[in-house]
Amino acid sequence: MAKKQKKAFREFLESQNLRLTREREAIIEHVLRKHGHFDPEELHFELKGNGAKVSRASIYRTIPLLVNAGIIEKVENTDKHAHYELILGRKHHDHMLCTRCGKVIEFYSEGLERLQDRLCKAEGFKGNSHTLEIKGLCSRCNR
Amino acid sequence: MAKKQKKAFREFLESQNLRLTREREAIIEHVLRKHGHFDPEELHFELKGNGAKVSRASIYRTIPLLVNAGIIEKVENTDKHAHYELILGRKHHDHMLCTRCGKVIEFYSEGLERLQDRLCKAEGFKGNSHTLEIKGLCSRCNR
DNA sequence: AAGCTTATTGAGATTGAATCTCAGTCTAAG
DNA sequence: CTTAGACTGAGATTCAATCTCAATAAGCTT
Ligand SMILES: [Mn+2]
Ligand SMILES: [Mn+2]
Ligand SMILES: [Zn+2]
Ligand SMILES: [Zn+2]
Repeated sequence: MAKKQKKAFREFLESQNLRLTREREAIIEHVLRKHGHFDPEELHFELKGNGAKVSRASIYRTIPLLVNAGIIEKVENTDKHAHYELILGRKHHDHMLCTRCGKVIEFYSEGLERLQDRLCKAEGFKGNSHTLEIKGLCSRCNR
Repeated sequence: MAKKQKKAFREFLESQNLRLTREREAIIEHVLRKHGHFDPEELHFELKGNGAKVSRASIYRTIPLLVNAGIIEKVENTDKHAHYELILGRKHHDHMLCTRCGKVIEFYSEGLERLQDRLCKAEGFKGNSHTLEIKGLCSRCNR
């Protein structure tokens, strides 16, 4: 199954005079197989396990490329290191984070998106991405 | 001028069996004098300039206390280090960040707050804080 | 005011994520 | 096939943040 994300990456690299190397290919393929949020070290560990030989440096160098290509996005940190998730081909969503058990709830609200557009317009601001994180207790933890 | 924030800090410390030291006092007083967002190193530098002798370690140790006391809050990072702002005694607000010039626009929307409450309720989630950051171009940068 | 318990401090060491260096390697265009 | 120059990996480096621990000081108690 030819992935549209790989195509997008290839085209992005081409547009920047960058090259699609074995390492970058291994990284994006691994990212596409993942579900949920991930971090660079996790990626490095798993890729080694897979037999792929990709250095930590290449992981850290490739992540910003995937971000700039619009394929992944940084998810703000509960932890102290960066977390990412696949976005190209997925529906946009925001997050609720349970501060007790760590559960992550993904949600989407059309009304929320429209309201943000209106608020931007009121400031003459041209928004082109946003992050909304709500912290609190999930349904299981809050009784 | 007696600051309600200092009172809150004193009470918080007391409730935790912690002590109000010269260093902690110098730090909160400096924070109360600041406008806008700040980071720990900036605080350290400015306090030294003021003649106060407060170590970097004490800055980093006091910040989480101020956060737990509800006096300051972390503002998510454009940079790679943490930024904070005073919240106790100020109206809650969210941020728009201009990715070109770095301008920070603070805004508040009652409707946005209510909508978030509704979304939390729909998930059985008890939200108790949130961060909304909209990235894009400010009115000056977007023409 | 003096004594005492224990939280706190500062200087410097340490951690850990992220970035950089650079000689050897590989991609992709011609 | 050749070649220019992008890319890689190992290890060094940076930098924010945290930790260590002996010396201090906060704030009770008498
Ligand atoms: Mn997500
Ligand atoms: Mn603010
Ligand atoms: Zn939970
Ligand atoms: Zn701007």
